[in-house]
Amino acid sequence: MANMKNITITDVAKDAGVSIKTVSRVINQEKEVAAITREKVLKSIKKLDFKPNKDARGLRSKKSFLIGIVYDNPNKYYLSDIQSGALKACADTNYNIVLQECKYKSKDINHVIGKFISNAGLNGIVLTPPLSDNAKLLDYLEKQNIFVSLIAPPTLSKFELWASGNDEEAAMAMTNKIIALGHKKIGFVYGHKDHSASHQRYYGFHKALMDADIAINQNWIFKGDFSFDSGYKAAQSLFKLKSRPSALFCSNDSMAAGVIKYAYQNNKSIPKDLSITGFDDSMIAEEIWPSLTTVRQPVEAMAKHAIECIISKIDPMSHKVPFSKVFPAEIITRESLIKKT
Amino acid sequence: MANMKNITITDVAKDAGVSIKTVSRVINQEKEVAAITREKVLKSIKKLDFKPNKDARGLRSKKSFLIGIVYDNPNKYYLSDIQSGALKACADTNYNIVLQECKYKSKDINHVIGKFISNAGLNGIVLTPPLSDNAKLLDYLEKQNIFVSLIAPPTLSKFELWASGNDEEAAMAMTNKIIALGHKKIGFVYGHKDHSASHQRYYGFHKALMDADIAINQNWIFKGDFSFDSGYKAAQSLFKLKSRPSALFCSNDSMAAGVIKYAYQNNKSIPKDLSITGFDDSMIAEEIWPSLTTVRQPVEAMAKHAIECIISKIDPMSHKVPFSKVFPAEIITRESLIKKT
DNA sequence: CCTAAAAAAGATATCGTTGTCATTGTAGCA
DNA sequence: TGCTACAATGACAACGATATCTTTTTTAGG
Repeated sequence: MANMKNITITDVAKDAGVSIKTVSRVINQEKEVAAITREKVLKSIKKLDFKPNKDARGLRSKKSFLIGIVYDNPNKYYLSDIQSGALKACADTNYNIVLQECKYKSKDINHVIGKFISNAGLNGIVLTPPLSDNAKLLDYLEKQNIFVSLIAPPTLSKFELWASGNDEEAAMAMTNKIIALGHKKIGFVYGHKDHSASHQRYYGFHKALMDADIAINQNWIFKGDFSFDSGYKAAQSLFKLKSRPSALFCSNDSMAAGVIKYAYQNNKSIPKDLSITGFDDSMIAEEIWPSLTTVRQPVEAMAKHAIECIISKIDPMSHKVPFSKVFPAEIITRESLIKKT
Repeated sequence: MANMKNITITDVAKDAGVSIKTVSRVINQEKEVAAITREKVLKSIKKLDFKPNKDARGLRSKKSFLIGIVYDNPNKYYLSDIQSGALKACADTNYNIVLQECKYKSKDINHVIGKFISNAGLNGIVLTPPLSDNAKLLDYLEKQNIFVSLIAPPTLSKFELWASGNDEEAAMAMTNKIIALGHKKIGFVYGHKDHSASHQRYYGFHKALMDADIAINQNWIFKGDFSFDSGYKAAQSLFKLKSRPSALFCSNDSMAAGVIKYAYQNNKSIPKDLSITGFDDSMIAEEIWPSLTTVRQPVEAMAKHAIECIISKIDPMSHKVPFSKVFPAEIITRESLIKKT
């Protein structure tokens, strides 16, 4: 690391023979600058390799150009998609993304996040599930001097800014697809009970069965928590039963992988003995054998949108974005779900 | 979002009946403050819910408490581990992590990263492979006013700060393990040629075979690029051969998964017909069937260390950390590698 | 009790920008 | 020509902290 004198706006002003305010105008692309002056200034900026000091800017203008993303140990794929969407929204802007992990169960969550906001000097913050479900946290943030955008079910949108999937509808569509393939005995592996998405996925499943006049067999509803292990355990219970479903709706891909593993270890054949579906279209859905028929939510696009909401709130001049949006899911057909034999 | 007046250090000073400098001393835990005064000030800070303005601080003290991580589309698991290590290093400090994705092939990479640094106002930056292999970028960064820490092979450490795995040694250990199980015909799937880790893994493999006096069969060395598809294709080539290896060293887990998929689709049994090993211990290694015998590098710990290096450079007062460190890998034994039958 | 030294606290300049308002220059029009 | 608008530019304050230097208070020693 070299230690060098910093070039400031004053140096540029001197070099270009204008006032610092004019340089400032050029940097900020204000229009009341004569073309010829702008050229002069830009030349000096380039020549001196001037980069505006972010802190001075922020101090004066109250804009930090920093947006935080808070998450609680989600699926790694999910997190990665969220991030990549967020970064895409920031590309070609001056905004940057700051990360924070935060246990949704921690008691002083408000304090932790408050500290994060002031520490990093955030102008905006994006909450991902299950944090976006936390009413107390939302109350707290509402009183803070920051824009909040949620990646969440649209149900709790007392906030203005959010991007949401539609888990219920997606689960219904998937269930209908299972039914259409001739299955009547259909099981379900529940997700983590603290995620509202878990329940919505179940509602969708439930609704589809009702609509098709298929009774739900409670023995075929298995508890889970989105983890591979919980899928494995669900399979243990399932294969102990004398009367078994012919298809199993798993609330995410990891649990589906757990079920498949147990099946293999016990000489069951997937999908012949049991059709399986996942949810999320994580990387494993494609890489496992048989590859999973699953639901893909446009997580990346959702994250991008959530960030864009914030940016267009902070900078109303820039492109305007509708402030909330539901993103439809898509069913990805692969090998793990087949016709009832 | 509520719009409220900001509490400043002046407000606190007034409330506590001291000068702003004294408040500053308390915030910064300088010691020349009488206990009783400190109490008074702390009380006012709490009462007014004062949070120091980050930009003002940064402007005056030149410290932004922001550290960047740059990556180029790595494995999602890998990225996630890197992040979680980085965040752990920052927990209980005032530092925060800012993210940036950046194609290592882009021609103006120096400019992109330079802009990132000044835009976000970074004090430190961590490069992950393959960016940490990019000599031009390293040259550029050396001249900038920033601390650089590399997550990289120790070979290119003209930099002072790095955390590194030892891919060569790990690959040797894994190969030795394969040999110890009686395999003499051993294949290898190469990783992406632009990652120095790929070559190191191959050297390790090579060396172990040499040491054991086993000749390398060039027909069993397959090109790959760390992707699932490239593993699948390698398997295609492999199973076309009349003379085949009994074990296959895949340079990462995704490629191993690709090989397994092809094998299943073509009625080969893994590991009976072909033992397989992976590298990285990504999530799929555990979730796939058969689960993968693989190499785990302590990526999270490495990232944590890389960040700690930077922090202890910026803040020499805080805990001192040795400035570079090689992290040994560990072989995780699972189901995909068995004795030669 | 006095004095010197050390500890505690304060006054004020300063960091590098942008905001506000004032000033200058220029084009358009009667 | 003279006047009005309006565009272009500039001077200087302000943002909210920390740094430097000074002053006041306390402590210790004789």
